Amino acid sequence: MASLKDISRQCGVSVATVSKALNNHTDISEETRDRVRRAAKELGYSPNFSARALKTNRTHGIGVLFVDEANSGLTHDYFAGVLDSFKKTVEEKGYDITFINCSKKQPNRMTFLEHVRYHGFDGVVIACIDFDAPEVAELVQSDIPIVTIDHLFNNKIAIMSDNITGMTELTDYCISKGHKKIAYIHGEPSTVTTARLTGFYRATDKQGITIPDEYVVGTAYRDTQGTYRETLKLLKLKDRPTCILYPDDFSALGGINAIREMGLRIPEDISVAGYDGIKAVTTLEPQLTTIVQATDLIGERAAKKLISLIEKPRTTIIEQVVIPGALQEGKTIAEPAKK
Amino acid sequence: MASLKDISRQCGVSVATVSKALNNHTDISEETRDRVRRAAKELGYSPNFSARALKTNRTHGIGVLFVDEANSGLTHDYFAGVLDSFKKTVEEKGYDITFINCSKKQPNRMTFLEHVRYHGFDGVVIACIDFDAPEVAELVQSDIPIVTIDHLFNNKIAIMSDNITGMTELTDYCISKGHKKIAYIHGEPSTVTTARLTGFYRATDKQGITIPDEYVVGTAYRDTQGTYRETLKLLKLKDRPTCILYPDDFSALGGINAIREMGLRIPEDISVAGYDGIKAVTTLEPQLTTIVQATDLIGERAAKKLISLIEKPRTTIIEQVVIPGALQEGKTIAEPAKK
DNA sequence: CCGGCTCACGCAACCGATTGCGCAATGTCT
DNA sequence: AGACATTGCGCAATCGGTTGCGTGAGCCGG
Repeated sequence: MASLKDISRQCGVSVATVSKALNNHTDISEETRDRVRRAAKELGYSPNFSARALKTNRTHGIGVLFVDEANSGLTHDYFAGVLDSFKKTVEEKGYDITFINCSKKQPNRMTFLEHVRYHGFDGVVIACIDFDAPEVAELVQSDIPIVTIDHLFNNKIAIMSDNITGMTELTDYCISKGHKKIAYIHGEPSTVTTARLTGFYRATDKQGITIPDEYVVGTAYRDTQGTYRETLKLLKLKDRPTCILYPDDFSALGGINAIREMGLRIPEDISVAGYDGIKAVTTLEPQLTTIVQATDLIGERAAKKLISLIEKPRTTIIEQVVIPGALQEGKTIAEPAKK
Repeated sequence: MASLKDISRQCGVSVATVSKALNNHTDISEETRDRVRRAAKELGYSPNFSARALKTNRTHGIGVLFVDEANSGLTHDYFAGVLDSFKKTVEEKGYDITFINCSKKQPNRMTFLEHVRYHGFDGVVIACIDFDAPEVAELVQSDIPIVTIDHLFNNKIAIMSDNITGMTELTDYCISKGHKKIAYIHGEPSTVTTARLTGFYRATDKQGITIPDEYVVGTAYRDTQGTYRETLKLLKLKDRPTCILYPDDFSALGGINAIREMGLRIPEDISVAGYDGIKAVTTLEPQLTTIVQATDLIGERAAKKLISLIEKPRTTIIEQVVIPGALQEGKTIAEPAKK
């Protein structure tokens, strides 16, 4: 691998001059610059990231933390969408992204923070379920530029999908269709779940609708088994709901299957809705009604905010950015059957 | 950030000794080792990746190339699954993965190879549609350890989902159900498509079934619009097929919708099948029959092969590893209606 | 008491690039 | 022609860590 030294030898100038020439410093004549450039091409020169990073203390690297215990962030449609958009945006600006190693199986594993310091990432984006993990806290409390997605830490930039408004809108929609007996199978406790629950009750309260406690139950995200079970329970209640909302589109499938197995039709007998806006689920019959989360925008805003925080920390506003979702009317919510 | 120098000062030993102590070299006494370790912890020492990489010429970094023009690798269930498994496996062995910057929008973008050399990745994994791109070729022809997924280059390790056998099996299955008029809407030209076409014709030839040319048409992967249109065309043929195979599970949705819009039932009137094994599509009605590709295995094998190639280049066999898929019987293929 | 051995540690070069400062060689102005 | 400004380049330190080789101290046996 050719280095600056090789070029300097070839051109008969110093290493310093070569460096400056290639980096377009102004104190190098056009002529030498050309000579240097040609030699660089000739020798197949490739700059050395590590050397540069060592000297400049900048890596143009961004660490991505997607904790994945059971269900990985990568195979999770929502996160994959966010990450994809994030990646595109930062890459346009010359940053590279590296996953922060989450594997617990390593012999001498580092904590997240150690890993970030080791690599010298310029910034970090965090999107995971388990924001309460001590390691995550350690990372967040450091002085490293951080943006979180769907969770708010003190004094950190957060990009939040507007789960409150989204859920309110979805619930309002159900109510507007005439539903009063609305059940909500929510996800495991998290910032997101809390927000959605708030949105849910905000809508029902506003309309003066009282939701019995047994209508609101929790299960895991993206777990069709869980929603299957809970749905069966709900359907067996003496006062059965007319509409069931699910933690996410995927887990709604478990519910839909349960409903159909009970010989009930969607939406004639039971209305259902998901949350996320996963294409497959909204495309196929019965075309799930859902809130589409703007993964593109979320990823892009997260990227831009983070880069801004890295490059101009003084003028970057530490704020919570809320990205609205949008109701997508499918065909799974209809007026409840009159009795 | 504390460095070796800080520790050496604190302990009254040389930098070299500190380095050796922390790296468990044998020529350091237990006692100094302990002192050094304690001081390291006390000072919050963090090793410096760049300095180490610079000196050792090893990064323990792996570059991931997922070309994403239209449809990104990340939001593609199959690739996301492979990548996720790949990531888990390499992380266990202490490697980190970084995406090779694909953005064409950068001012002074590097080619893939330049980017890899710049970062000094120990190895690269390639999984993309466009294996023919000149930049990809440049990368592949280099001396960098490379593993490709679903494409075979000369003298390179390739992990291949067994598309030939998979498609043969799927087609055999259709035939075994009594179908003779089987249409195949395949994906755009690629290694994968070629393999599946081979498998398709292998099965029909074996059974002495002749497939009219107009039954075999192409469209893009994961494009429900395309399959929707092509399906309508197929259904309007005077001699309509009784079974339609699709490029992938997702695009099958477009076909399913077209079929239903024509007032036909699945599988009573028309049988359909996809390819991939995407959970949502095989979970929800009508529970698509498909070939499940073993993304876990593919990612894991790719990771292990690549690491082996990096760490013991002499003894690593350059080979094509074929990973079988598995037929998953859903409810979209039935015996054709007798007429 | 001495030669030789082991143990524990330091020396110093090196990886490749960056950058503030100094300096010589021109050019410019009066 | 002399004072001064400008231009173009090199010097040398520095980032943090690694490692082969050398060496001094202490111990052994003879």
